[in-house]
Amino acid sequence: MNFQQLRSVREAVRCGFNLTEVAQALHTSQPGVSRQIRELEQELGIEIFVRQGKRLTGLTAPGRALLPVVERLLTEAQNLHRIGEDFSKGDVGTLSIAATHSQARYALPAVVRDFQARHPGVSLKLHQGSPQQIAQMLVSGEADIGIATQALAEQDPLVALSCYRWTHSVVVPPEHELLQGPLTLQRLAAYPLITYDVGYTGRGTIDDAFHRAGLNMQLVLSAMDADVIKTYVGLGMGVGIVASIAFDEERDQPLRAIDARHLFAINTTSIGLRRGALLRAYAYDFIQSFAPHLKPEIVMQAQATRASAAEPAPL
Amino acid sequence: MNFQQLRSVREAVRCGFNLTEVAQALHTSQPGVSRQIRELEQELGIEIFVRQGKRLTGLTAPGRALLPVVERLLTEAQNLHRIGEDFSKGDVGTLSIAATHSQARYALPAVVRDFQARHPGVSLKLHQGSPQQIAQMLVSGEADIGIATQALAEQDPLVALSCYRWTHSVVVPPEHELLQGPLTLQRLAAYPLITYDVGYTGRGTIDDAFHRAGLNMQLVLSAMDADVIKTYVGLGMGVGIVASIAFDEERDQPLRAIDARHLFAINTTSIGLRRGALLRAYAYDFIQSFAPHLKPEIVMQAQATRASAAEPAPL
DNA sequence: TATCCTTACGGAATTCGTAAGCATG
DNA sequence: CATGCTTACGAATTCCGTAAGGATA
Repeated sequence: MNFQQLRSVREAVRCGFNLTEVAQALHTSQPGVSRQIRELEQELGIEIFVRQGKRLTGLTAPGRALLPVVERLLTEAQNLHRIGEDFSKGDVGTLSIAATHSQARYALPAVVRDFQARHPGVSLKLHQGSPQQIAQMLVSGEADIGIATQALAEQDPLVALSCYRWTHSVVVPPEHELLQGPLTLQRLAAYPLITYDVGYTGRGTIDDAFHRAGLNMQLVLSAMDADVIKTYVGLGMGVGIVASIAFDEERDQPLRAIDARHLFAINTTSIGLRRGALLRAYAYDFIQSFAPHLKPEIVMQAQATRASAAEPAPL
Repeated sequence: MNFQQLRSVREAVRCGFNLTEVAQALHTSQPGVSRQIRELEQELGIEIFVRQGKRLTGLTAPGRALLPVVERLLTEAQNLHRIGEDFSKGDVGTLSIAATHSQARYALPAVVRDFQARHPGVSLKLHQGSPQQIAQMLVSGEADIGIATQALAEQDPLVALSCYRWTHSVVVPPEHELLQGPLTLQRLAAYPLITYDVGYTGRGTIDDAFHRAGLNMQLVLSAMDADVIKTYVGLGMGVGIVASIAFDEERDQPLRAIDARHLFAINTTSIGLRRGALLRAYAYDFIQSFAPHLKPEIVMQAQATRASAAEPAPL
């Protein structure tokens, strides 16, 4: 048994059982991959993949039992390298962060600037994507740290750790009628609305609030980020609903914001990590700088827990 | 990186950093082992072992951080083979159980008999030893399942699961004075006593009880097992204190037993397992047959937890 | 017929054990 | 001076990629 065999198996699952694709991903030849898999199957005395004729089409029962162990083996192998780098390279390396636009634009800049000052040798890679894409990047190992408001705890191999809570604000042009008197869902529903796309930045809690109040939203435009939303509010196309953190009185002149925390449920921004995947020391420092209560030991402890669903019992 | 390198590192620690011994244990040449270790160190960019001149004398800081990961890798590799065997061999294989004499002699026979009937293809190996030896056999992988009343949860790599509770009985020759009137520690202390060796079968709770009552035991003989104890009680050398389960009214004629559950603390017999080490399906069946409340999923869940002491933080 | 996996084969790289060298207690 | 690790070297094995073969949608 060797790691190349394990990599072949993992990649075969990820590539939808197309060994040609696996070979490209692993920078090797297709017959090589085929061999690796067959040799592992032979050594273990089982068939890992279902074969229809010569094509692989899925995992067998033994294969399903095997897969989580294979994933753990490869994760631990990477952990060894991470430990090696932590001691040999110290504060030099790469940190890959995947975040939604909201986080990257409003929550991260201060943290990133401080981090760069403390760890000048670390090259930061900031990826942007939907919460689903972020989760996918974590699972595949493309990203070390994911930051989003939802969907990070939905996959078994991931853990989510709560960082901070926030609420929405309503954004309107200056001297808008909504600036007079108390803000209610009823009044809001009377205007054309501009807010986040479904799946982004607490859009769920907005929909929920209107739905529960029995009101229909007149959504004229939805966008992935607050900057776009504010731009169209500035054009007079409607009333915006954005994360409070995304509005700055000075920068966003001449728009005005109205606190809407009483209208929509509180949102929680979380950090997502891969279970069992040790991070470089500076990554734990980054996390603590983003959420001071997440001390390295606490984060490691959370990562060390295994998904609650027990491994499928063999046989 | 390959598994032979990892095995060399693990074995080097186990063999007290003597690579000659490691080579014997791994059935290979000494220069081979030396090379494996140096190549791994080179790949990871760190020194794993402290070298005084040419000799290895201990682990470096990176080595200490590495070791638990190496152990997990080798455990998971074995898990792969176990899964393979579970599917390919089914109910054929080996089960290695380490137990104290008390367990092997009194608690296990019925379970073992039933197990053999249910799994005729499984070759059972029953090892006997002190709780410390049992723990050691579990850690080294010599034994799959350990059964003892103490010391199984004292090592990080092990989990202990409570199986059943039991108390002691006092064993006396027929028509002994202690058979008259209520049994008390005070009365017991007046006789020469015969019981288990320190570290065996609840001896601790016996010492505790006398100590707390401010009484001195007149210990004339201590032994590892109840059979020896009962033999000397039969010779009139003293009064015996044994686990209640170890006395059978018929078999142990003409001796008499007096229930002593009110004198000594309750003992708990536990099963000990290696964390993260998947067992063959029949092993989980054995456990459930020994302790019906320990269903396979519960046992697996317990094994999946990692030792509470977090990994030493790198750097 | 195009895609995709397997088999076959030959060259290259790796691996491993033996033998010799050298430092240390 | 015996023990224990390293270096050197040559043989054997393993590994891997190319090329050809065959099955399936």
